[in-house]
Amino acid sequence: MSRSTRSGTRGEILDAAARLFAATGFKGTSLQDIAGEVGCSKAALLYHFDGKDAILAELLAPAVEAFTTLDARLAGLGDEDVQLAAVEGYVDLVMRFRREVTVLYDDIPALLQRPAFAGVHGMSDRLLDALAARSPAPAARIAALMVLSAVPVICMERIEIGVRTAPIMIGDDELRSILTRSAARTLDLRGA
Amino acid sequence: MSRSTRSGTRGEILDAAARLFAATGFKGTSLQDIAGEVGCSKAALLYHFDGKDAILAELLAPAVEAFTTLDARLAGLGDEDVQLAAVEGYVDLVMRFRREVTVLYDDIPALLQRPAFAGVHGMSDRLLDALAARSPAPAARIAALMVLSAVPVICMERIEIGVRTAPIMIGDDELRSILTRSAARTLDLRGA
DNA sequence: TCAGAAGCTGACCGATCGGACAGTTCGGAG
DNA sequence: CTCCGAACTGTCCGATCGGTCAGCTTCTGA
Repeated sequence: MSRSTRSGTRGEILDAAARLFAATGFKGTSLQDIAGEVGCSKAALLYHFDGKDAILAELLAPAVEAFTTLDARLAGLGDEDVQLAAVEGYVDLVMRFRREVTVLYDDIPALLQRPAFAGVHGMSDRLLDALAARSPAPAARIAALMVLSAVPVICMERIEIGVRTAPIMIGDDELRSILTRSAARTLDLRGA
Repeated sequence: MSRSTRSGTRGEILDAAARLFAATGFKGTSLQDIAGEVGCSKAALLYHFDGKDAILAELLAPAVEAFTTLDARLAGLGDEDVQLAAVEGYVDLVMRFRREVTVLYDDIPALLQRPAFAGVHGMSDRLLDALAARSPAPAARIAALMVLSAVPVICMERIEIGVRTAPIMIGDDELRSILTRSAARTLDLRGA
């Protein structure tokens, strides 16, 4: 379960796939690429996994699980507390699963259609609602959407936006703090 | 040059391509798809255009030109005025070229490598700089990156984020106003 | 009337992809 | 020693893609 150097060929496949998916995207990585990185045949991948999708599902499973946990926690909060908790929980989630988020961002619509991510749509909807403090006002929902879309981009391991700016070299704690405060400003959230 | 119903087969191809690229992405749209929509053969597309890339380049050319204009205007402003002008100019740019932005978002890294978009990287870098009020502080740059990445998502014709929320039904003027104010809050920009 | 250009078609090509499958290697249990 | 199953390979398949090409129609101007 450690981030790098899993044991056995199966583990090596997962490691290589995680690296390549994050670097060149899910669609942009072929089974041949992974096999080449591992040093085995493409058929070996399909011996250990039911297919390319199965590799992806196993890689993203921990992130989906953590998202589910956050979803459950937010569900138990009242409208007053839910917004701040959503901001902090979301920033934390994305930062903890940077690599997974990077992979997911490659092609969200197609990826989320897979059965392994059946519940993600609903959870995303509820998270958006929480970020908007469960307000139906357009201004609140747009600000929530902005936060929802901006946070992953900042944390991604690969720059998807057109900018080629030098990576911002700061520690995770400072990044988390800046992200949380910026998101709170976007949402016009008091007391953050 | 009108958004819909260009004249002639060549115009129909551009219209169909614009619709399909926005709906299913550049990579997700095959020449066969476009030909089917137009009602001609795939070879006819390649008679009118040098290739799939050429269709894309022609579709995005007006947006690139408008971006170039914005870039030039921002270059003439001092550090005090540039941030607000960047916010308003960027929001305006993205809203005016929603469809083009939607297409571009499909695969920014690969798309921007094409010669037709040679200058976009530099312009994006300078826009980011302007949004950060040309400050090197990490907090300013992160907030600028958040704005840069969030605004297009809100305006896109196709929802790329996981949420399946009902589209926010408001007029363009209100959307522009909300976007500008939200972005200003994110950037901690006074007097917007 | 006729040559030639414009517009377009169907057939085809090579590359790449995910995946299927039969066969091979090899270590350990009986 | 035998055998069996896990691990793995090389090869092939069908589908899809962007793109090429020879040739067919249709319109036009000298």
